[in-house]
Amino acid sequence: MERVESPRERYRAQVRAEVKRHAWEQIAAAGVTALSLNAIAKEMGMSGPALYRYFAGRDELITALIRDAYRSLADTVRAAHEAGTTVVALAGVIRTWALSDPHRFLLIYGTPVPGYHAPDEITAISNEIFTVLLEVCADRTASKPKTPFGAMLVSNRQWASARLASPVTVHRALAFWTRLQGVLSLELAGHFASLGFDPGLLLAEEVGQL
Amino acid sequence: MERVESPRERYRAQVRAEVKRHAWEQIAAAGVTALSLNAIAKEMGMSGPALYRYFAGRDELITALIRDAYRSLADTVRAAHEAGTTVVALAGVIRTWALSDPHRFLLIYGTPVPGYHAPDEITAISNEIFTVLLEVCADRTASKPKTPFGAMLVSNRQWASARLASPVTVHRALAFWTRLQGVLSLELAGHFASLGFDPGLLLAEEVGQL
DNA sequence: TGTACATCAGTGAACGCGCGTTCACTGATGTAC
DNA sequence: TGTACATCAGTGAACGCGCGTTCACTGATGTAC
Repeated sequence: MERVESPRERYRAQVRAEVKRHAWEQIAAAGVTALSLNAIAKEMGMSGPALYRYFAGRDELITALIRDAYRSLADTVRAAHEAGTTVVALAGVIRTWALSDPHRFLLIYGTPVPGYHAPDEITAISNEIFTVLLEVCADRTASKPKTPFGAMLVSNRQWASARLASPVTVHRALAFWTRLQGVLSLELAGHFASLGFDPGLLLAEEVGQL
Repeated sequence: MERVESPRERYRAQVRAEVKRHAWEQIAAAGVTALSLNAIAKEMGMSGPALYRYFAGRDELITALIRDAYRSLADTVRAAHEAGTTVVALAGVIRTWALSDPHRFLLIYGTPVPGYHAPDEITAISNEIFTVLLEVCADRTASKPKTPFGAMLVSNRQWASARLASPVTVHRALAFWTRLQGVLSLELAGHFASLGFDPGLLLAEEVGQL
């Protein structure tokens, strides 16, 4: 009873992906608000209305982009955690993720898109990220587990959500999150440009003394 | 030889101010990118082209808004410093300033306006803010000066710029800035909404342990 | 104080542009017998 | 394997809208003699 993808479904998925690729290029070039279905269609060599076969409208496209961005960050963070990262290393991983595509980071953590309200699906991914963060902060003295059993324990820690975390762990996670956000958002917006120091070092110091 | 303002100049200044007021309202309603000269003109009961008497174009209006925002923050910060503030109190003052008009804060420290490059005049105000920050961080054990002479020393400290600040002071100022930015930008973007805690307390803790 | 002139705020029409979205339609692709 | 039918990707025209910006012009306000 395995779900078999029809050729048409496969094609739809490909086109949706291509639309999103062009959307990200456009966002990188001129910001989220400049995102235009017509312009994307033109770049893909098709007519404007054609895209309505793939996205209900501009808003659904934006939602898809935001979801993908969150998903990518959640996967990155989870992978680092499962590999037994430290807080400092995790901060570095997230910074690398952010620098590799600043607009993707800013779409999530920058100025909110006016009039846009995140659906539950997206809130869920956001919570997922925070949960991993709590685990890492509870974990902080642990390094990469050396036995298969230890690895299993780490990967089964998912149920240890905010509800179960101790206040000090929550506090540590919040401090981690806000310090990271502070360095990254100022760095990405170019506010450090004239100061001439390495934001990566500042970040490491900031999350190191948690 | 005092510069006397002619009635026409006074009128021009009033209209420019009114345009900016409507611009802020529009930004608050739908974001910077939705800022439209025509829409402002309509709200003021005049025709679109009329505004070109007061601003060279959309870009000059945005520049004016950004400059005003920086100016307001610089004045707020300087006033707090001259009243002998502590780092923690200063963070609270800035947070209050940001919450009183979130879009004004976001215009400066949020996602950069695509394609916009700040003129030198604005960079200067930004540096001015950082300089005060350095002074406050160097000052941190001092409270409000008790003698007129002490007050004079504090207000004459302006020359103590980044060049003269010690590395540890610079480090402290950067940590202050990034921690503040982290809490404020996440709070204003609504990312703390579901967590149910007071960001003001978190901020106080964060800058308190500098 | 009164008149002639210069300044300048604001108008209305116009230009060219791009947007999101709908609709009826064509033609290719896949499906069922 | 071949044919009849259903599905669906993509088109082109159209609607209504708002944008920034220019231009020639009117009429009120201030200025100089």
